[in-house]
Amino acid sequence: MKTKGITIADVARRAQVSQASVSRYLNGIEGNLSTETAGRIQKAINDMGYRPNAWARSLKTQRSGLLAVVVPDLANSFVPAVLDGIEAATNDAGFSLLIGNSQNDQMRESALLDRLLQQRAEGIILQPTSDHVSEPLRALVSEGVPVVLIDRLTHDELVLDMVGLDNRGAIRMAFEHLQARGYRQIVYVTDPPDAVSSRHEREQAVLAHQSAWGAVRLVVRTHNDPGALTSVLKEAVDIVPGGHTAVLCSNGMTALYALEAIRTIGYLVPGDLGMMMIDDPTWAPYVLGGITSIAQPTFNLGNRAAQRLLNRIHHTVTKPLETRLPGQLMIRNSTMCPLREE
Amino acid sequence: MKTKGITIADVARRAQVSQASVSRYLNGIEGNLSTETAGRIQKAINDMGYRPNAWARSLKTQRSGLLAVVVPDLANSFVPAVLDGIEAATNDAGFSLLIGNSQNDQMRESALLDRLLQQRAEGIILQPTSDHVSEPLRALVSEGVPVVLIDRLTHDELVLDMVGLDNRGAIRMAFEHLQARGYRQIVYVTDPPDAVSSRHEREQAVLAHQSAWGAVRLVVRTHNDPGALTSVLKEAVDIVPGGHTAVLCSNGMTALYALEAIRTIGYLVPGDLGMMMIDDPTWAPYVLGGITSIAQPTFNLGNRAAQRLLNRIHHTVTKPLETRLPGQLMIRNSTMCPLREE
DNA sequence: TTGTATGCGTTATCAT
DNA sequence: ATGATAACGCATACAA
Repeated sequence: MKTKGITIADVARRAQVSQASVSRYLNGIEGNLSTETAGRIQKAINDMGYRPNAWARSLKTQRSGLLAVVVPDLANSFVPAVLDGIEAATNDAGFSLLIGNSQNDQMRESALLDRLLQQRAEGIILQPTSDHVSEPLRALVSEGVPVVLIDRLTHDELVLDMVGLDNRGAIRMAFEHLQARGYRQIVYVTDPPDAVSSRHEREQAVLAHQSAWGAVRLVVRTHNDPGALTSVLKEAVDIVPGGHTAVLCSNGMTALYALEAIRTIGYLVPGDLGMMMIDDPTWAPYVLGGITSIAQPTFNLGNRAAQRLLNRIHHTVTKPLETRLPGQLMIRNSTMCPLREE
Repeated sequence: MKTKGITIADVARRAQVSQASVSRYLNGIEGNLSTETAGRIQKAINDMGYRPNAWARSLKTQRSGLLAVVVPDLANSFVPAVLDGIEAATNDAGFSLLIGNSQNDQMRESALLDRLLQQRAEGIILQPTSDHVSEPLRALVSEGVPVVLIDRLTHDELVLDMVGLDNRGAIRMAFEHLQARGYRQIVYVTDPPDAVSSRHEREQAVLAHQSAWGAVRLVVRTHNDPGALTSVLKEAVDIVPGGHTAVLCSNGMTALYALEAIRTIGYLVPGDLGMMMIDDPTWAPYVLGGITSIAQPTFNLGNRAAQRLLNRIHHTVTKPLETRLPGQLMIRNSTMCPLREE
């Protein structure tokens, strides 16, 4: 009912050759096909609209040509950007991409991993919902399925390949820029750290600068209370006024949260307040006359992760590798501190 | 090397039963398993970490549990939003999702379709790069593979299921809103229509209003010349000043293009110029104090498309259906026409 | 250069 | 209620 069930046997019969020859032709095997029969086979294939059956092939070869990607939130703009890099690398290598959305739910993530493994994906790229290693993930790894983490690490004893942003470096770049611009107080807005390693790393890096700055505040974004930030912001600007206070946002979502707060209060940026964010979504240049940001190398990030995975699949690589890619400072209007205008 | 090759036979041996029983257990077949043996089988499965092999199963059942989605641009925010809706529907139905990025290239699209079909996807959701029906697509449809189009139609004789925005309605909503707000001239910014049906529909709808308005201009977005729009804008505002001219953008990308032009000129929105767009990306509320938009029901769009596809797969449905979902007007600051302030 | 025959891991038919 | 066993469509070792 699906494909009309044209098999290699049908083609063979039509072309007056054996199944083996057809198979050889399909796989382009070396010193074998006489141009004459090759032609007959090709013709038969065209005539009948034959399409090889990947299942049967996989059953023999133990190779599925499938790779899986599991992410916690498809809607987060970071994800499609990374996916783009993954797709570019895997497609060229002849793999197809299975995708799963864990919706930030560890149970769902486990179920997905399981399902994708039944499909016999040859490897998995995972942006884990949490640094806690779920049982299915552990099992899967011990079965020898190649796994590459993106953006986030798992802790515990399980060390895997990982490629992500150099978070400490990114935060350092941000602080250096803000300092050079004359800012004297930072309000850092982050998502609830939960058990997400990248959030922790960024937060830790921020705290590391606290001693040098003296004036760094942390605010955790909350969905139900958009006003939580406004009071902190007002208080901070009261203490260090003159536009010498800056909000630093941990990512695009928290930046939108901060924008909301800023609009509510009615602050002008950069007049009353500076603003900056990690991550560089498409809209960054257009809001507030341009928001300064640390861009993540999203495409490369995905590309490198995919390459790493392909290596593991093909050459059965050595030790797990942690690859950290640098962010890139995009200077825009939102951090034009009033007193240091140029 | 991949999965350690634990088969149903291994489980059967371990549980002291036949392969058939294990298979029956796995598929939860009705009047068969004695609780006693069921227990033994379950135990064996756990002990050995057995995972069914989807290939072999598919080979027998002729069902892969795979669905494919092919889109022209993963990075376009519309796509992940729709994907979200697709994922939600298909996952619940026990399908896994294969994804392909055609990168706006019809050749690549064809290659992808072919590859995904070799993987024996049971159905395809396609946002076509063009309304021209490629040969592989035609072949695939005539083979009986269910296809549901999203966002765009194919013309020609090939009529397929489609779910997309009611573009005419969306444009009408936009014009009605703009008129009610007191705008007297519209500059419509669109992507090059190429052979994309949704772009055509929107453009046609805009032109349909031209006679009633008298003052509607079309501008096509160009990558290499961001200045093309600025001159049109200046000229338009010269003719109909006082903030009574509005830019209407065909989507998020053209909106960013327009924002660039507006910034270059230095117009204030809505003081000097109104602005509005089709599509409602996350940043819409935050740019220019909020950009009025017609939001697409992205999640529903994906969800409906997926449901339609599942119907076709299961119940071998009737005629192709064209489903048009209404947009939703999001009124914000950018269309607060000066003279009609409230 | 080409053909024959076996098995990949399951499901399903037919026995028992 | 359970066990043998024949396909499913293909790749490959072995023959010819």
